[in-house]
Order: sequence, then structure tokens, then C-alpha cells
Amino acid sequence: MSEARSAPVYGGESLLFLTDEQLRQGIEAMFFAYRGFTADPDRILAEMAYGRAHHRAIHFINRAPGTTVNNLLSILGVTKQSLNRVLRTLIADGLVESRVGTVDKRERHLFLTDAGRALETKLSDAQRARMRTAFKDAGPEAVAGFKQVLEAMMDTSMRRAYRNLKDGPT
Amino acid sequence: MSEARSAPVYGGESLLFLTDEQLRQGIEAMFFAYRGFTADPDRILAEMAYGRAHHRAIHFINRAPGTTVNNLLSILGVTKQSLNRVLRTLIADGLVESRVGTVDKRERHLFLTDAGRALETKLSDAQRARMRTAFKDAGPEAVAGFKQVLEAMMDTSMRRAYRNLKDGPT
DNA sequence: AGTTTATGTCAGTCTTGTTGACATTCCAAT
DNA sequence: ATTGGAATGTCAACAAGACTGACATAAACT
Repeated sequence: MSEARSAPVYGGESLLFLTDEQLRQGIEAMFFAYRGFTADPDRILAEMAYGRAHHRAIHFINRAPGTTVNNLLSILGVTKQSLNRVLRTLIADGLVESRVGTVDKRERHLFLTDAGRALETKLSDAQRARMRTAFKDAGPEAVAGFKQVLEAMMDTSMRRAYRNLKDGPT
Repeated sequence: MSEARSAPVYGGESLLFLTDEQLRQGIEAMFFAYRGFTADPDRILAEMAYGRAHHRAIHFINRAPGTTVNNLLSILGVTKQSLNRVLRTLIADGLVESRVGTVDKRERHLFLTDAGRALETKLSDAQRARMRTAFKDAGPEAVAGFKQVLEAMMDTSMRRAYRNLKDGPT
């Protein structure tokens, strides 16, 4: 169907993974895989009145308990108004607790309640199950490559945030 | 911050990539990388009156010229109403052409016009540039692993669609 | 002839994002 | 002590893009 398929580019074995066809495959792999990636938690969230935005907030509050709204904002990359709507419902529903900062009282520190942690577990269990299967099927070396490429694909600021969560703040 | 970080799990080198901490990292890597993945075309689309949905339609029409609406529907995983709105504007703007099927006249076969192909090139150039850099930085083996994990993460039906586009229909 | 399929369209709803405007609180510098 | 700016919250309005449900049309199949 595509030209590149019927007429392969000869550029040495080591460069073949940079052909337009290879890059297109990477793009499509990302598209289809991301759908699978979100499918399981989405099903759970649909049963409640929540969406993906709630999941993201819950995930990162669990990951970095006590994080400020501003910090969460920069990780999620949305406006404060958008996040605030999500947080308001989560707080009202008793899944998230917002504590006024002791050092700086303008800041709100966010924590999951027991109910919030329960939902987080339920959601991430579903998501991790798929990730676990994929990791197991592909093997450790593939997983290392997977993370390497994804990290290289991030914006610089997001790579910082990612490494910060991964290795802890320096 | 997390237990798993301060107290690593000893389960043999070959299983360490299946710890909850490793899986969480995979989840976050997907989240942050997907943002980078869509960032460049999103910027271009924002200048026009288009969004990510238009990009997806254009991408797959370009990838499989002459595809039917129904086929595109199953690849994109949206409702016909949702796709129709996007297609209507693309056809009205002269980027996509819809031809009545010769064999089955109920079907509409979709093609990009010259203008549509021009936009497709512009969008995918931006997206491939990032992918190319990421691939080059990570190296061929990492790329192989990247694709392997992503493929394992897809739903079965999406994996079929992906392979179909990748290797051509059997 | 009747049913199913492919497509299109109208109407209404929901989530999640956006901007802009404005209030409150509080730290920090003058 | 006052003023300026930062962090947060809230209101309103809006748009994209997904959804459901209902209905129309034409073509194909049985």
C-alpha cells in the first residue's frame, strides 16, 4: 500500500530504523498502545462520575503526597481552573484532602484519603496488570528500550518531572 | 518518597522490571511521552481551526488511501457521529475527497486531495522529527524494544489493525 | 418484498480543556 | 506599615471532541 514498503531504503542495517516507514510505525504504535494503556482505568472511571483527568490527579497525588496545587499543575500541564474543577469534586467526594501549608499558608498540600487510596489502588491495579503482561511478554531488554525511547520523546521539562518522580528529588 | 525506592525488592535481576515501582515508571513514561508525542502537531493544528481528531483522520486516510468510513471508524475507535463531524469539515475545506464506491455504492472511499497531502506532510514531518531524534538517541535495539512493548500493550483488535497497516493486509 | 448494512445527520449531553476577570490571603521588599 | 506580587480559589463563558439516541436514505443481500 505504501511506497516505502515495496521499495525499501538501503541505508545500512543500523540506519533502517530511521526510515520514514519505521518512524510512521513508531507513531502508530504510540497511538494504538496509548488507547490500550488508558482502556482499563477508563472502564472503571466510567462507572463512577469520573474521567481521565480525575485519574491523573489521583495518580500524581498518590505518587507525591503533600504536593502543592502549583506543582501538580506543572506536572499535569493544564490550567489551574481545569485542575481546580477536578480537585473540587475529589475533595467534595472525600477522596482528596487539601491541607493549608504550615510554612507558606497560601499553599495547599494535597493528600489522598483512605477512600482516595482505595480508588487509586483499584485504578492502578488495572493499569499495571496490562503493563505487567506487556513487560513480561516483551522481556527486560525490550522494557529498557521502551523506557529509553519514551524518555527521549518527552519535552525537556517533562523529562525533568519524570526523573524527579522516578529517582526522587535531588 | 515511595517505599519501593528506599527498600528495593530483591527478586533476581531478571524480574526486577516487574516490580510495582518499575510498572509505575512505565505508566508515567507513557503519560509524559504521549504529551511530547502530540505536542508538535498540536501546535500546528492550533493555528488552523483543527484539532487532534482531524490529524488522526488525515493520518490514516493518507496511510490507507481509499479506505471506507467504516474501516476508518474501527481504526480510530470513535462513533460515526464523531468522525463525521471531522470528515465534514475536512471535505468542506477541500482536504479530503469522498468517492462513492464502484463495487458497493453505499460505501464512501476517502482520499486526501493535494492540499490534504500537503497538510499531512507538514504535520507528520513535525511528529517524525521528534520521533527520529528519540530513535537516534536511543539506538536501534531500544527502538525494537519500544515497539515490542507497545505492541504488547495494545488491545487485540488494535494490534490487528496496527499489523495490518505495518505489514499490509494478508 | 423485506431486512440488513453503510452512511449521514440532527439534537442533546458530558468531560475536559481554554480565557478572562476578580477576590483572598499572605510573603517579602521597600 | 504599606505596597507589590505570588499562590490559590472561584465565577462565567466557551470550544473541541467524545458520547447516546433517533431517524433518513440508498444499496445490497436473502
